[in-house]
Amino acid sequence: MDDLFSPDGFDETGAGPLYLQLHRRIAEAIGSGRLKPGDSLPPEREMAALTGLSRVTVRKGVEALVASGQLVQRRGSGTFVAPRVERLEQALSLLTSFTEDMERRGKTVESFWLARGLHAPAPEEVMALGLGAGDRVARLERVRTSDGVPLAIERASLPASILPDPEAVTRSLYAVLEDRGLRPVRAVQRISAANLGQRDADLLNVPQGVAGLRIERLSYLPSGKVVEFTRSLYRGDAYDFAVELKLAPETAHRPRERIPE
Amino acid sequence: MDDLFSPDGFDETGAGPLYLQLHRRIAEAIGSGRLKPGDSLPPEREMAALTGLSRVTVRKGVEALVASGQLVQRRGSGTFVAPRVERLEQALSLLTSFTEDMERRGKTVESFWLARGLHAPAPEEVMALGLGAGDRVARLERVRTSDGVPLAIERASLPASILPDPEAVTRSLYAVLEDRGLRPVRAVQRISAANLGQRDADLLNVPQGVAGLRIERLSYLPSGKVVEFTRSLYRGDAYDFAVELKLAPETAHRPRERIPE
DNA sequence: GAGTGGTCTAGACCACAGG
DNA sequence: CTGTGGTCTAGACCACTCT
Repeated sequence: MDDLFSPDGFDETGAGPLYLQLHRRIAEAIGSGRLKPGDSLPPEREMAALTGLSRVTVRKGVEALVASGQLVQRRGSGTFVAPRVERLEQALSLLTSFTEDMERRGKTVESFWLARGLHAPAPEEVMALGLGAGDRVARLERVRTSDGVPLAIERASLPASILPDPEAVTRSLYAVLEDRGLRPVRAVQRISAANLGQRDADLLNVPQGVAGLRIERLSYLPSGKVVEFTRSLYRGDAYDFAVELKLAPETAHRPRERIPE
Repeated sequence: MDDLFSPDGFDETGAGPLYLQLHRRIAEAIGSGRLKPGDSLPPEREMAALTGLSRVTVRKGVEALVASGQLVQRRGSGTFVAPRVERLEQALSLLTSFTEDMERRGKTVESFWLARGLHAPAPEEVMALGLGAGDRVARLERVRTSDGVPLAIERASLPASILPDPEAVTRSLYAVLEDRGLRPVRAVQRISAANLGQRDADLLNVPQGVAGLRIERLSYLPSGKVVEFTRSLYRGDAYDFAVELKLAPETAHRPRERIPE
């Protein structure tokens, strides 16, 4: 059974550093189903004794698996194979809100507010929202959870003229905007990937360094006025964005808008 | 000048672990412009001596900055602030190929072939492409570079009936398909984020663990037949996908197609 | 209190880059 | 050759969990 951590087979020349060999063994055990979600690994000191490696080397071998979310470490408790996270899928071709999107799937949605209020705008907000001198900005910052699992951090900025009372937003921002007759009809998004920093990783309950989807969105009213500038971070291991593409028309292409950094 | 690595200010209670304090100092120096792209940091042993920390702790402090691409380490040479990578932007709403997309921007495009040939299909290829027993599959695997910088790994699978001679593809796959009258008109993509493994990171010339954009694409002929199943990995720090969204029609929504894992 | 992961140290050897 | 990062060790203390 425990040939997984047997000292045999380590350091055969050409197999690379010891910590990578250990990493490979564990990764393959997870991939093959030999280690199942929820299973615990031996304590680090025991893995070190079993393999004949030092504890530091064992930690380094485990490190990348924790960073990529395949293992979970709990201080005082142990190291465990991570539970499978159901991957959600969001259609990008439609302009919907997180709340609407999840409810359509029968998921519960909760938000945990990090901040909500009126502030003096940051330079990038002035740029993105086209604010004038003296204009104020409404900021909504929250963690979105679905069925209790934190899925995304959402940081929205709106001109105070659009949302004078941010405290009134309790659930869906878009529902509030709709009530005021200010629902956006068009948006431009930019999607990229980034390693999560300590703070954001903590908020999403994943280890630092895990890959996240970063999305910046600018939403527009029919008039062309900017309604919101939102920066979101989604858990990369729990979210898929789906897009349907169509053949490009052979004719012109208009320049794309840029969202300031 | 070198208060950056002065021992003062370390370990003031409440400031967290020493390696995080060092991490923070360096990150702020990069953020504020005090350390500019191309600048070198002192050798690890010197940083250790200057700060009064051990070399292991210094390495741990630097580690996350290397993983996120802000620093670059070269064995035998030193540790450097990473050059700024220009961020490219791709419009997602149109169905274009990498080659066409880059040329429209005036970038040079090169490909480095990793593999190209006919094979017996893997189970996921059978599923995605709707193959029958005995059908073979054409595989194209390459690294895409733009102006000499590796930007993406592309792994495309097509039914042999669509592309009987994969060796004939030298530049744009879509150009070859077009010549054969088999250009796809529709595609479904799924976008997610993942930490790059050692192999893929090496191919893209970034450190292991960096966040990458993972894209799976299924392309269709007008007849509905699947033309290609492509899995791509883009450098998360060098690529933006841009999407334009429109208001969802109030009416029905059709179920989205799923691409098998 | 016993056991876990989290941090930290001092010292060692190796592989590689560059003069 | 010297200096760099890459790996590895043995041992220590701390903070937390679990019982």
